[in-house]
Amino acid sequence: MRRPTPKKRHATLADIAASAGVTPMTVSRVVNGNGYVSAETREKVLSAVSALNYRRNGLARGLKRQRTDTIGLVLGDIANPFAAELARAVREVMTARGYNVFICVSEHSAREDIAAFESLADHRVDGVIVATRANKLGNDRLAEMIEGGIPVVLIGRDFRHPHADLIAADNLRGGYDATAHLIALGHKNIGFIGVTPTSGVGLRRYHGYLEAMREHGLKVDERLIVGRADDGDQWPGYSTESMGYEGMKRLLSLRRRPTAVFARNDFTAVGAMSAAKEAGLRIPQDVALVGYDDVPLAAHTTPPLTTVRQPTREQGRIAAEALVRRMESAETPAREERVMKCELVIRASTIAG
Amino acid sequence: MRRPTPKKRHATLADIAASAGVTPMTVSRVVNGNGYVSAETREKVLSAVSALNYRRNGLARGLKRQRTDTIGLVLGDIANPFAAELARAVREVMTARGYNVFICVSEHSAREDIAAFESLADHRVDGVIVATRANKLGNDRLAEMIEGGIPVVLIGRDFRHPHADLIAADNLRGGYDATAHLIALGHKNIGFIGVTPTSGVGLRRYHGYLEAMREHGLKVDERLIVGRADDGDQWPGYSTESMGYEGMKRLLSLRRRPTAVFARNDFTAVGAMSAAKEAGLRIPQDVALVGYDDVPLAAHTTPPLTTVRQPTREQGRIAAEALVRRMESAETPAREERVMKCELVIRASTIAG
DNA sequence: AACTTTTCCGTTAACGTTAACAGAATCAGC
DNA sequence: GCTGATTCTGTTAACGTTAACGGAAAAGTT
Repeated sequence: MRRPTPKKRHATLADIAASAGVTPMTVSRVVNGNGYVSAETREKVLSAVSALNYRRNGLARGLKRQRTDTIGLVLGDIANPFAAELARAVREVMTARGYNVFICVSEHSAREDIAAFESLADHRVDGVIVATRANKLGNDRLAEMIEGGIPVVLIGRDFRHPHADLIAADNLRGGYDATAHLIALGHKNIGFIGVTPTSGVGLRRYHGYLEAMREHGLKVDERLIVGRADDGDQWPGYSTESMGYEGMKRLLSLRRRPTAVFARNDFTAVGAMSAAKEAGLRIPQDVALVGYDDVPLAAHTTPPLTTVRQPTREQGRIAAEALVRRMESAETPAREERVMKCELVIRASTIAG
Repeated sequence: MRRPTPKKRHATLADIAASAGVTPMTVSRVVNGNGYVSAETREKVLSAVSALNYRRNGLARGLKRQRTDTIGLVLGDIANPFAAELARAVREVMTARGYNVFICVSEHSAREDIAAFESLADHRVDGVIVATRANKLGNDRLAEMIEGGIPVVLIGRDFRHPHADLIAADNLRGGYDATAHLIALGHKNIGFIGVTPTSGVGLRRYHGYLEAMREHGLKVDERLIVGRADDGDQWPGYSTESMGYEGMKRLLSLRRRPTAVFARNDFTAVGAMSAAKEAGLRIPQDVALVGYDDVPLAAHTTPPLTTVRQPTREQGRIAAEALVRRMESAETPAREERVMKCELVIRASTIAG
């Protein structure tokens, strides 16, 4: 793999300086708009800049300034509307503060998670927001980074570190509320689709389900709980429709089949809905269905999906602001942990309209 | 906005060198695994590296090597399954070749488009893949970058440059096929949801629709064409469900309402489907519906959605490979333009099962 | 033993930028 | 005209890395 040097060398400050008859320092002042430069000189420099198509070298600049005005955002899955909304909120705050945002995607793989951290660390970003699922190796690497002095804020990652803030939605409570809603409607036989052995939001939601069942004196039937055992290193999150579809089929094949199902997220719920309809069942009369996330689609399924909304924008915004605080304050700020409330959104998939 | 220097200085090659009793150059050799180093020395260096938690400085390294082993991917909209799949394919190729991928999101805004280009150019990425909609300002900036020598490959962006490759799906033909399918089923009164005044994939699909209508001797009724006039600078693509919903409502309120509708993408189609059902119409008996993209969801709507599949993975892969070629070949390679075939996927939203 | 090749490690000089300092010219105030 | 502030520009020295080169020791070859 021979990689030749670029065909055209970029113009440098020195080139501009020579062309405008000044020193590189003066050009630097013009380009960055600081320090004193006479109008006449500025004019000369600017015309040289555009004549030579000059772009400052961020590497050299970052090296010298010990700062890149760039942050990294690590996402597990780019197709997820939650991730997208998060990214949007983070970008909004960061752009306003003068930072660029580079996104790295781990595809829910521990190896890629680490690769993303290292790549961002190598590029000396000023801070990192991590929104991927926790995993042992990644956590270790993350701890090293944090201890190495890189400001880090976590979103919904089940990992605590004294020098990293943690923003999360209350998935436990959300799962509880969703299940309690079904219980309140008289359901006793409630299925859950989408357990994962690893930690993560799915697990929390599942625990909320368990807690609600237990607290209301309902016994949990293990056969009503389906998921994916082989949640190994890879699993594209956005194709969870098929998990919901397969899971629901399994549930419907049981002798004592559930009258209500809680799916770990909306796409899973959509897949489940599809399977239920295929089996000729009416929703919610024959089987009630609750999802999670309130993706835009949820309001447009048939019937519209009852779901749990988490404050995505706010999580992104708060995380971004926490990161800015960490990056810009002289002394290390106190650790912040925020758990955001989720809101049950009741639609026709649980209560016939 | 005071931004203090980092609290902890990172260890440098010199630190490691001092600690291991060698020169920085030797440490560099160990870290990068090139050149000759004795096993004993390597050992000493490596233990110093892990003791001091050393990470090489990518800025300095990039500056010196004139290469960053990193490429940029500019996406318009991160929530779009198409974009996600594209990103995945690009990443796969690039990771295998030893490159990192940084993603920038423009949110379909010309300003952010340019900001992404400049940010990537500043960071001296080795190449850029651009998958955002064309726009005048962005195109100009892009042309400057290309002429400045940065390897660029475009995906589905309606912009041609002698030194940038272009990979695209045949959206014109896809739109034609979708419409012709409806015409073959006997529909004459066919609506279109999702025109945009700007160029882009939507426009191509629309032109395909027009062409099919014209070629089959059907006259185009302007009232059957709905979209969003104010497609200004911002518009989150993934919320197009509501565009489909509103659009369909408008179409259904017409005196002579369409018996079939072609929506510019699947999410728009889902919104339209929702509106049709709400109005008590059966799909496809009362109104047939075609989408575009074949997102995973499309197979799970009720009824499943007829749609046009574009070879997303292949576009990503081919673009990535074209970029690698541009980056690694000594002489500038000939321009490549690839138009990929789309495939009509017929489901129950046009033909009752 | 003489010669070549391979192994090992150090020296030097950038890569392109900016912080810090300094010097000179201009301007304001009295 | 003197003093002090302000405006403008230049000089120097890093930031942390590696390519290129060189020298010397060790290993292999005739």
